[in-house]
Amino acid sequence: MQLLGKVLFTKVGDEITGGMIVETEAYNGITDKASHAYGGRITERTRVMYSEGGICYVYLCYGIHYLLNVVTGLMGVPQAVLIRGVEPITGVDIMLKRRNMSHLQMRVSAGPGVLAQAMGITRVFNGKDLKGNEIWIEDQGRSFMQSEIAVTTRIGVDYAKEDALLPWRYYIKGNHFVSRR
DNA sequence: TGGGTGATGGACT
DNA sequence: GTCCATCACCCAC
Repeated sequence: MQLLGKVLFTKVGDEITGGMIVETEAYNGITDKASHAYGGRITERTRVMYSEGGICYVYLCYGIHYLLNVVTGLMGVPQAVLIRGVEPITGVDIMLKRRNMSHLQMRVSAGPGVLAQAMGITRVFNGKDLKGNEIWIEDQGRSFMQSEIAVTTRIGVDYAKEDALLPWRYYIKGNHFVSRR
Protein backbone atom coordinates (compact mmCIF):
# COMPACT_ATOMS: atom_id res chain seq x y z
CA MET A 1 0.00 0.00 0.00
CA GLN A 2 2.94 2.30 0.64
CA LEU A 3 3.96 1.91 -2.98
CA LEU A 4 0.74 3.44 -4.31
CA GLY A 5 1.42 6.88 -5.75
CA LYS A 6 5.15 6.35 -6.09
CA VAL A 7 6.70 6.38 -9.54
CA LEU A 8 8.47 3.38 -11.03
CA PHE A 9 11.15 4.08 -13.63
CA THR A 10 13.11 1.81 -15.93
CA LYS A 11 15.99 2.54 -18.26
CA VAL A 12 16.52 0.10 -21.10
CA GLY A 13 19.30 1.22 -23.39
CA ASP A 14 18.68 4.96 -23.76
CA GLU A 15 14.96 4.63 -23.26
CA ILE A 16 13.58 5.84 -19.95
CA THR A 17 10.00 5.14 -18.98
CA GLY A 18 8.13 5.89 -15.78
CA GLY A 19 4.69 5.29 -14.37
CA MET A 20 2.86 5.94 -11.14
CA ILE A 21 2.03 2.77 -9.24
CA VAL A 22 -1.75 2.48 -8.92
CA GLU A 23 -2.28 -1.18 -8.08
CA THR A 24 -0.35 -3.69 -5.95
CA GLU A 25 -0.77 -7.07 -4.30
CA ALA A 26 1.10 -8.37 -1.26
CA TYR A 27 2.55 -11.88 -1.03
CA ASN A 28 3.48 -12.92 2.44
CA GLY A 29 6.21 -15.48 2.42
CA ILE A 30 6.05 -18.93 3.85
CA THR A 31 2.53 -18.79 5.34
CA ASP A 32 0.82 -17.58 2.15
CA LYS A 33 -0.33 -20.38 -0.12
CA ALA A 34 -0.42 -17.96 -3.06
CA SER A 35 3.26 -17.15 -2.66
CA HIS A 36 5.99 -18.95 -4.53
CA ALA A 37 7.80 -19.18 -1.20
CA TYR A 38 4.93 -20.93 0.59
CA GLY A 39 6.13 -23.48 3.07
CA GLY A 40 9.64 -22.07 2.97
CA ARG A 41 10.42 -23.26 -0.54
CA ILE A 42 13.80 -22.08 -1.67
CA THR A 43 14.58 -22.75 -5.31
CA GLU A 44 16.66 -21.12 -7.97
CA ARG A 45 13.64 -19.03 -8.95
CA THR A 46 12.49 -17.97 -5.50
CA ARG A 47 15.94 -17.36 -4.08
CA VAL A 48 15.85 -13.59 -4.62
CA MET A 49 12.73 -13.32 -2.48
CA TYR A 50 14.78 -14.32 0.52
CA SER A 51 17.17 -11.42 0.04
CA GLU A 52 16.95 -8.13 1.89
CA GLY A 53 14.11 -5.97 0.56
CA GLY A 54 14.62 -3.33 -2.09
CA ILE A 55 15.34 -5.52 -5.08
CA CYS A 56 13.28 -6.92 -7.95
CA TYR A 57 11.77 -10.36 -8.29
CA VAL A 58 10.85 -10.92 -11.93
CA TYR A 59 9.61 -14.22 -13.30
CA LEU A 60 7.92 -15.64 -16.36
CA CYS A 61 4.24 -16.51 -15.95
CA TYR A 62 2.27 -18.78 -18.28
CA GLY A 63 5.34 -18.93 -20.49
CA ILE A 64 4.49 -15.54 -21.93
CA HIS A 65 4.39 -12.70 -19.42
CA TYR A 66 6.97 -11.24 -17.10
CA LEU A 67 5.68 -10.13 -13.71
CA LEU A 68 7.47 -7.55 -11.56
CA ASN A 69 7.59 -7.80 -7.77
CA VAL A 70 9.27 -5.60 -5.20
CA VAL A 71 10.98 -7.67 -2.53
CA THR A 72 10.07 -6.12 0.82
CA GLY A 73 11.07 -8.47 3.64
CA LEU A 74 14.19 -8.65 5.73
CA MET A 75 17.01 -11.00 4.80
CA GLY A 76 15.65 -14.52 4.95
CA VAL A 77 12.00 -13.41 5.02
CA PRO A 78 10.43 -13.95 1.58
CA GLN A 79 7.88 -11.17 1.25
CA ALA A 80 7.11 -9.38 -1.99
CA VAL A 81 4.67 -6.96 -3.58
CA LEU A 82 3.42 -7.55 -7.11
CA ILE A 83 3.02 -4.39 -9.18
CA ARG A 84 -0.23 -4.83 -11.11
CA GLY A 85 -0.84 -1.42 -12.63
CA VAL A 86 0.96 1.84 -13.41
CA GLU A 87 -0.23 5.11 -14.91
CA PRO A 88 2.23 6.12 -17.66
CA ILE A 89 3.97 9.42 -16.95
CA THR A 90 7.38 9.45 -18.60
CA GLY A 91 8.29 8.01 -21.99
CA VAL A 92 4.69 7.31 -22.90
CA ASP A 93 5.56 7.03 -26.60
CA ILE A 94 8.15 4.37 -25.79
CA MET A 95 5.62 2.37 -23.81
CA LEU A 96 3.12 2.61 -26.67
CA LYS A 97 5.76 1.42 -29.12
CA ARG A 98 6.62 -1.60 -26.94
CA ARG A 99 2.93 -2.45 -26.67
CA ASN A 100 2.47 -1.91 -30.40
CA MET A 101 -0.24 0.65 -29.78
CA SER A 102 -0.88 4.03 -31.38
CA HIS A 103 -2.54 5.98 -28.63
CA LEU A 104 -2.86 5.95 -24.86
CA GLN A 105 -5.53 3.77 -23.39
CA MET A 106 -5.85 1.76 -20.22
CA ARG A 107 -4.62 -1.50 -21.62
CA VAL A 108 -1.15 -0.04 -22.15
CA SER A 109 -0.18 -0.79 -18.57
CA ALA A 110 -3.17 -2.10 -16.58
CA GLY A 111 -2.14 -5.59 -15.53
CA PRO A 112 1.14 -7.09 -14.36
CA GLY A 113 2.09 -8.72 -17.65
CA VAL A 114 1.41 -5.77 -19.94
CA LEU A 115 2.96 -3.36 -17.46
CA ALA A 116 6.24 -5.25 -17.62
CA GLN A 117 6.09 -5.26 -21.40
CA ALA A 118 5.39 -1.53 -21.54
CA MET A 119 8.34 -0.75 -19.29
CA GLY A 120 10.72 -3.16 -20.98
CA ILE A 121 11.03 -5.41 -17.94
CA THR A 122 12.28 -8.95 -18.56
CA ARG A 123 14.00 -11.60 -16.52
CA VAL A 124 17.29 -9.72 -16.74
CA PHE A 125 15.81 -7.35 -14.13
CA ASN A 126 15.52 -10.22 -11.66
CA GLY A 127 17.52 -9.46 -8.53
CA LYS A 128 18.36 -5.90 -9.54
CA ASP A 129 18.55 -3.20 -6.88
CA LEU A 130 15.61 -0.78 -6.99
CA LYS A 131 17.96 2.08 -6.32
CA GLY A 132 20.05 1.31 -9.38
CA ASN A 133 20.27 3.12 -12.70
CA GLU A 134 18.24 0.55 -14.66
CA ILE A 135 15.18 0.45 -12.43
CA TRP A 136 14.24 2.67 -9.52
CA ILE A 137 11.29 4.09 -7.58
CA GLU A 138 10.83 7.79 -6.83
CA ASP A 139 8.61 9.33 -4.20
CA GLN A 140 7.28 12.41 -5.93
CA GLY A 141 5.12 13.42 -2.99
CA ARG A 142 1.89 12.09 -4.39
CA SER A 143 -0.23 10.58 -1.65
CA PHE A 144 -3.76 9.36 -1.32
CA MET A 145 -6.37 9.47 1.40
CA GLN A 146 -7.37 6.19 2.94
CA SER A 147 -10.78 6.72 1.36
CA GLU A 148 -9.22 6.86 -2.11
CA ILE A 149 -7.63 3.42 -1.75
CA ALA A 150 -9.60 0.24 -2.32
CA VAL A 151 -8.69 -3.02 -0.59
CA THR A 152 -9.85 -6.32 -2.10
CA THR A 153 -8.89 -9.94 -2.51
CA ARG A 154 -6.10 -10.84 -4.92
CA ILE A 155 -6.53 -11.87 -8.54
CA GLY A 156 -5.72 -15.20 -10.11
CA VAL A 157 -4.86 -17.04 -6.92
CA ASP A 158 -7.95 -19.20 -6.45
CA TYR A 159 -5.70 -22.23 -6.14
CA ALA A 160 -4.52 -20.81 -2.79
CA LYS A 161 -7.82 -21.81 -1.19
CA GLU A 162 -8.49 -19.82 1.99
CA ASP A 163 -5.51 -17.56 1.40
CA ALA A 164 -7.19 -16.36 -1.79
CA LEU A 165 -9.69 -14.58 0.45
CA LEU A 166 -7.07 -12.40 2.13
CA PRO A 167 -7.60 -8.66 1.44
CA TRP A 168 -4.12 -8.01 0.12
CA ARG A 169 -4.81 -6.19 -3.13
CA TYR A 170 -4.65 -2.40 -3.07
CA TYR A 171 -5.49 0.09 -5.76
CA ILE A 172 -6.40 3.72 -6.39
CA LYS A 173 -10.14 4.00 -6.73
CA GLY A 174 -11.27 5.19 -10.12
CA ASN A 175 -7.83 5.10 -11.73
CA HIS A 176 -7.97 3.95 -15.34
CA PHE A 177 -4.77 1.90 -15.10
CA VAL A 178 -6.03 -0.56 -12.51
CA SER A 179 -6.42 -4.06 -13.98
CA ARG A 180 -9.81 -5.70 -14.19
CA ARG A 181 -10.80 -9.07 -12.83
C1' DT B 1 13.55 -37.46 -16.69
C1' DG B 2 8.68 -36.29 -17.63
C1' DG B 3 4.21 -34.21 -17.08
C1' DG B 4 1.09 -30.93 -14.88
C1' DT B 5 0.48 -26.32 -14.09
C1' DG B 6 0.37 -21.21 -13.54
C1' DA B 7 0.47 -14.07 -9.31
C1' DT B 8 -2.01 -13.43 -17.77
C1' DG B 9 -3.76 -11.40 -21.75
C1' DG B 10 -5.74 -11.35 -26.15
C1' DA B 11 -8.67 -13.30 -29.61
C1' DC B 12 -12.78 -15.10 -30.56
C1' DT B 13 -18.13 -16.81 -30.02
C1' DG C 1 -18.65 -15.72 -21.66
C1' DT C 2 -14.69 -19.47 -23.54
C1' DC C 3 -10.32 -20.95 -25.36
C1' DC C 4 -5.46 -21.13 -25.65
C1' DA C 5 -0.56 -19.60 -26.57
C1' DT C 6 3.85 -21.20 -24.54
C1' DC C 7 7.60 -22.44 -21.22
C1' DA C 8 10.06 -22.24 -16.74
C1' DC C 9 9.42 -24.35 -12.81
C1' DC C 10 8.64 -27.94 -9.63
C1' DC C 11 7.85 -32.30 -7.80
C1' DA C 12 6.84 -37.09 -8.37
C1' DC C 13 8.73 -40.99 -10.27
